[in-house]
Amino acid sequence: MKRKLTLKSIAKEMDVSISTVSKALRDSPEISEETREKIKAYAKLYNYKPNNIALSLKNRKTNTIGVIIPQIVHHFFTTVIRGIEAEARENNYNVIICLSNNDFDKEVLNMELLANGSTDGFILSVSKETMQKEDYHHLNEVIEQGMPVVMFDRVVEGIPCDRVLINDTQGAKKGVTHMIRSGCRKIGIITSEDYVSVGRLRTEGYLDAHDDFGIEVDENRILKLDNIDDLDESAKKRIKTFIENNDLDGLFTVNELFAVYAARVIAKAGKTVPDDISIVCFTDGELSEHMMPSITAVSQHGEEMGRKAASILINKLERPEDETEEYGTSYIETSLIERESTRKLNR
Amino acid sequence: MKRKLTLKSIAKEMDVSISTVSKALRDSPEISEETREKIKAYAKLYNYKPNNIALSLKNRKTNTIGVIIPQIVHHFFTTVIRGIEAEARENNYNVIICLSNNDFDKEVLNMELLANGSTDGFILSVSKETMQKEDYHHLNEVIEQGMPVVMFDRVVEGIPCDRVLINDTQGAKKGVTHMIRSGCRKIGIITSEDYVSVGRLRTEGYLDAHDDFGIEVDENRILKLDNIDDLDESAKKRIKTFIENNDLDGLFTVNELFAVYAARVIAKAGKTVPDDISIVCFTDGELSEHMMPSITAVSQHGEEMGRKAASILINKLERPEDETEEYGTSYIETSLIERESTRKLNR
DNA sequence: TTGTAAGCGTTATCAT
DNA sequence: ATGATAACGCTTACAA
Repeated sequence: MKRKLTLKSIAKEMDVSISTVSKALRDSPEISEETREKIKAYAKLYNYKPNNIALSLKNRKTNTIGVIIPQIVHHFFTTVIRGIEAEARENNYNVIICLSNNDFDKEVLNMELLANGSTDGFILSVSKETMQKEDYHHLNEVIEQGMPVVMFDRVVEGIPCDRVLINDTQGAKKGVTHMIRSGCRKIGIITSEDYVSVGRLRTEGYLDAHDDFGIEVDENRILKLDNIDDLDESAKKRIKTFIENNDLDGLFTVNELFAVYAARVIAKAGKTVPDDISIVCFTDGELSEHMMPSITAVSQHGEEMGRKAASILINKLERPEDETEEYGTSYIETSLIERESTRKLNR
Repeated sequence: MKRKLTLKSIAKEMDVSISTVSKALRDSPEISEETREKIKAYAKLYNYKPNNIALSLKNRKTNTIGVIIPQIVHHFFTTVIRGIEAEARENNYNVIICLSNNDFDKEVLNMELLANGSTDGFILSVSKETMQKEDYHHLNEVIEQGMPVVMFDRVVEGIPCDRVLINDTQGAKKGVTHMIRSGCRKIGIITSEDYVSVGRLRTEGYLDAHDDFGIEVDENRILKLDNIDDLDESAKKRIKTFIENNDLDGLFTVNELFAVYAARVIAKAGKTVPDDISIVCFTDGELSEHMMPSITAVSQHGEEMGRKAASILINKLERPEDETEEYGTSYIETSLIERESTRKLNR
């Protein structure tokens, strides 16, 4: 096992001082052409790479972005990460990903961990539990210490940080409007309780769309589940009775899983999609794409979102501290991906 | 913005030396009860946390595991990560995840980056491109430098490291055997070219199962695609003609995506699953669970795999260096999850 | 019981 | 043109 090369070991080997080596490798004009080339050749030969940890300590800068997300399972988060990574790499930043599993304690733990020297800033989507508790001390703490934070997707109010959101309301509105235009008049929605921001906003979009067409909304056609991340038994049961007890001709769901399960219930009831009932879901993932019939979806453009979040964060990090602190909210537009679960519009 | 507390700042504030603070916080008996309590109280009040970077540099140990995987998109990798994280946390290790996107250069880059002080060891599944190139210099390099490596799922031979595999051959055999037992005699397989280890092994299992029952295998019933990670247009086309040109009564695929697309082709051809043709796929993910009909799958037990890989790695990391180096391969058993795409067996 | 100093691997400043 | 030294934040012999 050969030990990793350090400036020290190179210096010793070549019989010069550590600082000479350092300068030579950084192409300092202080060092003579000759020694410079000699040292660089040696370093290259033995594949010297500076120790990142030492650099971080020295520079008080890690060039690393910490990403904290509830669950990686979701295709959406995957695409966001891809965007973050791409943007980060282009700007010479690294990315550390931590999963909170929708668990408040884990979110806090991860942040504290990364905040202790491992990252320069954070990109996060807060966990469901955190939203319920409304305890944001961990966020405020890192911000107090000068680490910028960018929240995306699941954001909370009252924190001094930037935000990147998809236009949830508008996205839902697009989806529901599409169904109304195609003739649906009894559209149901499966969404989350209002404390989850994305659920609340998407419900709003659903209402807006109806409003625009002057269609009255039947409260019975709104199903609010408390767990929007998985499809557990209780959710299944509630979706089943919801579908069975409502004579719907359209259904909007805030995620793929609900749509897929609803499709199953609908099929069992002997109805067909989209002839008897249309379906549109939020999030464009693998499920909606591959189901039979495939499901029309509101695409969240996760990659773009990730890029945006990273670019905002990096900007803050590179900027001299003294500039006036201003926080903004950026919106990423959604787009409707028409598939087999909705009727074609005549335009 | 309050600057983060350091030993130095505490020392200054409390008018003692840095080492006194350090010792007090680490409960050294050298320090008097009184000062110790005083210092600890102060640290607690102002929420002192040691700087990880400094600790890493000092200890030449980061307590961090680097995980490098081709794509996080796959539900399987998600579960593996969960396992790694769980095991790591229990042993006081952190996890850094990097995606290679199946790209050789990115795999190399990520490893070099993390190897320069950020991690103590690696857990990785090598990218497709790396397998094709058969260029493993980056792996050998980090191992040379004394960083242990554990490969999982997609492994290559000839590298001095531990391996965690699922029993691919046996898993495929289980799936195919199940179909044979249920009466299928013309079973096709959609797999990968042999240079992807998992594809090769699963093809073997397919052959083994036939062998056991003395059924001859028709070469035409084996479709080897080169990209096993996505379902691109060329793959779709080849699957389509494969299904159409073979009169199959059973189909085994090495991933979910292929099974799902095949199901679509089968449905279009007017055949039904499982009455006309049974389907079993490798990997137990969201797709196979939610499709209609749901697809019988060989579950890979990713979480267990992740735990195992992490535990092996941590073990190596904690063990005194001088012990004899021995590398082993652990196998994770698969299990068959029966769903709607196969006929029930009478037992 | 407390403090001093060296060292982890770098870089930057200031000698020589 | 080259080298010594201090510093980043921490731990730990070793002195006092």
